[in-house]
Amino acid sequence: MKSTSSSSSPAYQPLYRQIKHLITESLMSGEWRPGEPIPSEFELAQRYNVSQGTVRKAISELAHQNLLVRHQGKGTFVASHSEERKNFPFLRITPDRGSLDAVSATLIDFWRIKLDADSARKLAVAEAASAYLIRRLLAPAGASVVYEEIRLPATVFEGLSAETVDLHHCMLYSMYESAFQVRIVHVDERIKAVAAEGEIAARLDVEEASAVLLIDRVAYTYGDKPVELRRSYCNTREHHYRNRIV
Amino acid sequence: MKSTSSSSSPAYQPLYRQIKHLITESLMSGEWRPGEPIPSEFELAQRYNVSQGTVRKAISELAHQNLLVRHQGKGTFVASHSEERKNFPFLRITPDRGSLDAVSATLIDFWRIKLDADSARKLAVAEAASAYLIRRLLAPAGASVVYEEIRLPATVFEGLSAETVDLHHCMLYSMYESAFQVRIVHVDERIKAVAAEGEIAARLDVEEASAVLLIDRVAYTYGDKPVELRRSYCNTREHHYRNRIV
DNA sequence: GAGTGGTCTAGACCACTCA
DNA sequence: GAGTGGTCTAGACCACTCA
Repeated sequence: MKSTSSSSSPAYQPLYRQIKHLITESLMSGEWRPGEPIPSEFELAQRYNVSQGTVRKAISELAHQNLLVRHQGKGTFVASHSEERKNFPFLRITPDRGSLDAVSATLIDFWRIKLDADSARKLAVAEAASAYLIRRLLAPAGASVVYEEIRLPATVFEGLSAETVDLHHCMLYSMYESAFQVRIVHVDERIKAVAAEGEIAARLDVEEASAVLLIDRVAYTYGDKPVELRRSYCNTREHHYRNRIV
Repeated sequence: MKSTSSSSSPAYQPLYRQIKHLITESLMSGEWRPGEPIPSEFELAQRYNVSQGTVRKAISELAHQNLLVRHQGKGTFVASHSEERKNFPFLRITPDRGSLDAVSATLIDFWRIKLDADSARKLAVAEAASAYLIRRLLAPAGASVVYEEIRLPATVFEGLSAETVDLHHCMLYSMYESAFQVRIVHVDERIKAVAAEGEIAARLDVEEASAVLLIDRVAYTYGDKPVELRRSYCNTREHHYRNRIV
């Protein structure tokens, strides 16, 4: 591969970014699947006809974005939610005291629906497109803390069943990978405080009009493609949302 | 500098991390101040007697942590909040529609206090240590959206006055740098939904017992030293807290 | 044109894993 | 011991800034 180092090029990209893009394409195509090793740096250098250092730089950026995981002496692996059981990077709700251990999830119901205009827009699909709606409760240490509604476009998750959802309870993102080859790579959230009303108050076992946390999430897979909408209501009496900003 | 590449060393650190530590020490000591350039990679390589590549790797990590900012062709600079006017990485409250432009801050009052036990513990100072308490309102586009109480240990911010706080309104972190040589490098937050009561409801112009967002922040300077406590109450009727998780 | 950071290479050697 | 990623070097050249 030759570096296209022309300063007049409208979209000049250094070599390592071109390599990064090629690796990402292989991840998207499923050539290497979550949890599996990718070829060694030496092999990739040969394949792309660049130096090992250039491959390293591409892999470093992908590892930084949590798309790849490197293990010295073993190899480089495609990041997988099933191997992140311990950290739960996308679950920010934490007990005020102690730590989060066993989280039990209870499926409330499961529907095939037509998306409303707003949801369709956020998922970048046609209005009234078909989708699955999951409603469920998360209960760390027994108490109902989170009630959530999850919308999944049918084009991506065709064939999803209540049984599949129920089986994987709190490990949904790991199920997306294994059953649908959909890896969630980042999420955007909007957080508000709202008054719990009706069913939500009942589900969270709080008084009508109590203050609860509302988290509106859009989850994206490779290539910034939105594939999940999630609205969570959280009882923050004994839990909080933790965040670190650097 | 020689690499101490002994596998039996209890705390083996690669060369570039040792360099990173030396650079951090210079930042802490104030040898290079926020906004100022640090020596070029070539000069630092000579100073530490390592290759330019090793210095680059150390600087890259520091740039990634937002402690340094690199500008191709110009040099490497100590990160400064006053040069981040545009992004406000630590201000996560955003209007639901449109973007945040002018934020006006109104000082409510300013006190010299003795820290309660909990605050003293979070700031890692002795109980009843002296501190400043700032209470103020933030009003993007006129409406009062955030009421906050800020606690600053007197040992670090000795001589702070209401006038200084008032002058710098919403750019407090930039004032910490210029007036006290304290650069905030990261913050930890705990977020809850609570009912607004009494003064808080009045200040935010919401009904008693309305749901508001509570953000408890600890802000740290170099070396993970806590130097600010901030409790913010936010009216999220037309604003939200935005977050991206990768 | 001089000086800065940014990319890329080739090669040496270290640290770790696994058979 | 073979294979992996991790570190470090020296050197070439590119891209950008500023006088």
